[in-house]
Amino acid sequence: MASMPSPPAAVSLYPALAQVQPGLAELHPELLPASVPAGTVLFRENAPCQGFPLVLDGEIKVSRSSGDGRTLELYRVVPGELCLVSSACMFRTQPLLAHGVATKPSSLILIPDGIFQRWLETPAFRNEVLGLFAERMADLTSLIDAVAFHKLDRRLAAALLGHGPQLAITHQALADGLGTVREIVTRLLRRFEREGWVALGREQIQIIDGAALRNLAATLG
Amino acid sequence: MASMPSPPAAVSLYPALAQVQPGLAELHPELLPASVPAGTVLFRENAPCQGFPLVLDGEIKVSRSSGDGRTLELYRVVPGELCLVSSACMFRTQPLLAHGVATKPSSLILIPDGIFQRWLETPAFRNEVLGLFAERMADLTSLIDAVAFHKLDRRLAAALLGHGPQLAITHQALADGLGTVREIVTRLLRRFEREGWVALGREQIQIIDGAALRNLAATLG
DNA sequence: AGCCCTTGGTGACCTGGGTCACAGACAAGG
DNA sequence: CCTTGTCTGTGACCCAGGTCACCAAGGGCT
Repeated sequence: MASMPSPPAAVSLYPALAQVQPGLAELHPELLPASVPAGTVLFRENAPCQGFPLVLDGEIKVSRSSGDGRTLELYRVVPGELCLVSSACMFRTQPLLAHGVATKPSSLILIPDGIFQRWLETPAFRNEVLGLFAERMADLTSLIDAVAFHKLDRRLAAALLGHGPQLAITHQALADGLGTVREIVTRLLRRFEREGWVALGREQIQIIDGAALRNLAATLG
Repeated sequence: MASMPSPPAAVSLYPALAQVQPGLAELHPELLPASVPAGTVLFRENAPCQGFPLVLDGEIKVSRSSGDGRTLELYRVVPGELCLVSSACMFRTQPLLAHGVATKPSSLILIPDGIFQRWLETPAFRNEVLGLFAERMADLTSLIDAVAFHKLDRRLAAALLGHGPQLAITHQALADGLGTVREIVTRLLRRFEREGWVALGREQIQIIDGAALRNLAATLG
């Protein structure tokens, strides 16, 4: 309960907040940043929602799950961003359509609707928010593209890249990100290994031939 | 070129426009509503974009296409709505990620960025826009869900519903909406026919047992 | 040590759906 | 009438990926 990343930190992450009325400092007492451990479920499908989560620190993974065990990651919310899944149920009255989990210890503020509306008076904040919406739409659109048109090996290759040459992750977690099951990920990874593109270990994937992976990830068709 | 649905019509469709400054009437000369015939391609992937299309009349189908022949419909924009795909390339400078075709004779206004920004000063307009964003995100999310987790028969059943008991559409068009190919649609439709759920004719699908279709479309799992 | 739990690896098998290559049906127009 | 193009129906075939049922390897535990 000792004060965590406090409003000033939020402002530095999210410059538009500096200009906003009422300022973060003024409403501090009502809006304590909440700190949650990694793995906390912040919201789930069909839950009512109370406001717009503003992420100060950590990371929120937003994903969607099928009836049976599979899940598919939609995108991640990083510090300085608002989580917009809630918006559909704030602006329209729709149920939430995804669930959010903190992947790291995180802290965030839940901005109530009223305050949010007033903040929107500030052009800078408005642009931030609209820009974020636009970015999310782009993310979702390329995800749709990937899921509808790309084979899994491509998507897996893409998922491996951009995390450095060494990643510590379980096959199950990769499967969850891709919307498939563990066995398939294992299968594909072994194929990659046989090609000499990666080296596998327990919860360890070494990227050996990044170029080949990038190449596969980018194959058009 | 004779004046089509004019600004007053736009206002009645989109009440927030009545309050907006500068009003539609004032900038009329610069912003003639453009009338386009059905089938017009309004924008395509990776094209630069010039503003926010506001649909006055008709319907715009926004879809994404794979490298080869397949396409997948993302959503449709109906009168009174803004087309937001452009937003990603207005707010962030990203390429367009979908293409838009008028499915009917349509008329629309292209709102330039500057005007749009000023209109956002009006809370009613702002809410309209944010609500629309939220709705589109919800649409895209359920599309992702469908594509990733649902079998095609379910999705086809869903696609057939909600257009009255009789629909005039080609199998190819259905396939395009679903991101698959003609043969598969034909196959599934015949299956539906054998079940006695629909009756088929050239460019005609009669829905006979809507309940069964709804049932299939809703099967969880 | 023995135990149990998580992670990884694999083979047998099935199925949805995409590909190819047609052939018949109907419509429109010369 | 015949021609041409669009739409539909279908069978043969293939393959990615999901399901099931295991087993083996590690890595804590007590």
